[in-house]
Amino acid sequence: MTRRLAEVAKKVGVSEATVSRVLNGKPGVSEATREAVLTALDVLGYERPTQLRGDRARLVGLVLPELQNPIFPAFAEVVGGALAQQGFTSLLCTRTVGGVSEADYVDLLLQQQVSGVVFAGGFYAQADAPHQHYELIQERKLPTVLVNAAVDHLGFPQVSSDDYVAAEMAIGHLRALGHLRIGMVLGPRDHIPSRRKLEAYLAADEADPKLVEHTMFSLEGGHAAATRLVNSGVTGIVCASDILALGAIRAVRRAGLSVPGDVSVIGYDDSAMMNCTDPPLTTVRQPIDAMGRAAVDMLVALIERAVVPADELLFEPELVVRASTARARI
Amino acid sequence: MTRRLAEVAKKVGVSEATVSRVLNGKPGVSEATREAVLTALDVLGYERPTQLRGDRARLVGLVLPELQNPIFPAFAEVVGGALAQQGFTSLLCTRTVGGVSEADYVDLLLQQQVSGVVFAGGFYAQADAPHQHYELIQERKLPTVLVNAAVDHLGFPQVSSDDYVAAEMAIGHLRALGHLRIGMVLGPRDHIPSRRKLEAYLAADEADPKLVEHTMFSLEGGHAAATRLVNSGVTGIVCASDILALGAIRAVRRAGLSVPGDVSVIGYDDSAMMNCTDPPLTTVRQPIDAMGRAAVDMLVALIERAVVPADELLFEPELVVRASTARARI
DNA sequence: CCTAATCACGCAAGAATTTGCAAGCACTTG
DNA sequence: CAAGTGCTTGCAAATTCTTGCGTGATTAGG
Repeated sequence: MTRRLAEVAKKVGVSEATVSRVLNGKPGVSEATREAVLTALDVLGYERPTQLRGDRARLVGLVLPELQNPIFPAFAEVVGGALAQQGFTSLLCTRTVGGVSEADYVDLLLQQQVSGVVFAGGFYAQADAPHQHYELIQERKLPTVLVNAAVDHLGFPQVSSDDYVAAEMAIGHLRALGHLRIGMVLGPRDHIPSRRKLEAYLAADEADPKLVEHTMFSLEGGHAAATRLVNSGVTGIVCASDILALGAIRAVRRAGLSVPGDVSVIGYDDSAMMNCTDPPLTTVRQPIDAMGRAAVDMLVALIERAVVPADELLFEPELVVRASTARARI
Repeated sequence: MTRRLAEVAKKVGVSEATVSRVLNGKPGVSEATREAVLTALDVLGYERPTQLRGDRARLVGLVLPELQNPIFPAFAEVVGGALAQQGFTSLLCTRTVGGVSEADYVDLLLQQQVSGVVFAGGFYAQADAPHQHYELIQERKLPTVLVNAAVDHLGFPQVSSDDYVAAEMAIGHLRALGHLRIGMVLGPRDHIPSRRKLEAYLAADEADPKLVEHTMFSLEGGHAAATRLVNSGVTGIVCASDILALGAIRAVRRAGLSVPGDVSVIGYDDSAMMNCTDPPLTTVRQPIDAMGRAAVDMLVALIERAVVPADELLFEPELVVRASTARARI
């Protein structure tokens, strides 16, 4: 009696196979039969199994590492808006210093019976960070989408901007301006997007591994790293975030040089207000709008049990030339 | 016979194992069975343990209007951190265009059985906005703290920065620099903090009601309002947010004038990166760190049933002089 | 009227999910 | 600290769903 398909099948007088095909919109069922099955489905109150259970449904977790870098609030707005349009409510979770960890948030979200989770800039992007909590998610089969490069042994669908191309663009721009000693300020060594950017750097002609600095994603980190680069005599600095770039600009000035007169600086993200900075920052824009939408689309598809390939959707970044880069001094 | 699992299992006709899995939200239980178990739980009068009910809470909602203005993410970090230190987890809720409203979030938070709510920049600050959802909160006696000036018929404790003093400081600074025609760009007319700033303005000697503009809190709003003021020949503009100020700077430049050469501009908030703008923005800092902590302290006190006076805790803002203000041209 | 093409459908293999058993863990009690 | 109680969990069995393939029916063409 609990054989749901069988029950419906009997009621309509068809085989389970046919009911299954109707349920999955498969071809090979006549219109008349389809109707009949659909009606019986309604009559018997059969509901397709779905992730959307109970009243706790329609909640989606959005896990971000911080809010200092304006790219994350911006991303939160895009994702929140897109989710709202699809009838979902987003719960924003941010790691805080000495506070709640990513794993804690995962517990919380599981407990709140969320329908899905979007991670951006999480531990999955760092090779040496703990990853057990992702396994927990997989175990529970909770629909999940990751934003920007993850370590590869996790089987979640991903939406990323193409770090390799982004770095190529930045380096290419500086080379076109005649820069020969180009330095790079990246995030931590185990940070996958930074690794990808590094690859692009090392593939370039002017590459010099000694001109690559790894640091925290903070203004101060950028400052410190850029100071070392300036001392090594670079004339161009490619940074892995806009915040790092602002730190780099400060470092260049602290060294008594000017941006872009003596040293050109390129950021990454194109977060808000980078056109109001001094100088307006040349940067590589992540198409966060498109990415956020794509992530939400994928997530909703997952929630509705559609099959989504667990691979990476790569978005093309865009070079935004403002005034922090200029022709190299000879 | 306190074997809850066994009893429930028997009632539903499943094994203890299955009941256990339902109770822990584990996967591998069909929706129908889950439902049945949950119902039996209710029928037998058992508390649905911790997950969907009860004290599991230690959850606090933080409701913000937007994330575009960096002051809000910054505030979220402060409050989130302070809450984490006290063992609470914060749920960040942001209104999104065409998406979830403040009232929706209140429903959600009530449903999630949060221990308390912190509102910042919400509808309570606008006289003409709907306020019914606050009544709902009061009815449920849910501990709540409001940040920055509210309409006064709501009886919640508040933590605010002193808008009157802030405006006085800004105006005083411009007067000291010799400015005689000072304009003001404020938020909507029904926005209480803006009204308080307006009061301070009207009390000043140079006050001219025709030089007060009301607008949306956006760069574009600031731009439009400031354009009108520049056309009226002001030499100083006091803005009600840093974003408005950036818009104002853009407007001054669009008019072919310079900041601070021809027109001085003062912001409000001192949000992140305002020292990286061109020119670095003179602004009045809200002590968000202290305010956030105070709000959390009050909230925690409320949650622990302490008596907290339902009045307004005023914080003194601080003038941060950078380079967007200068001596007036004679 | 026969042959071929097409389509709907069921059979049954097999994929996936659900469930109970029983071992094991955590905690309490004598 | 052993025994007991109540809950959790790994695993295999049972159940339920999906899908490739073949059958039969219906129709079109010859």
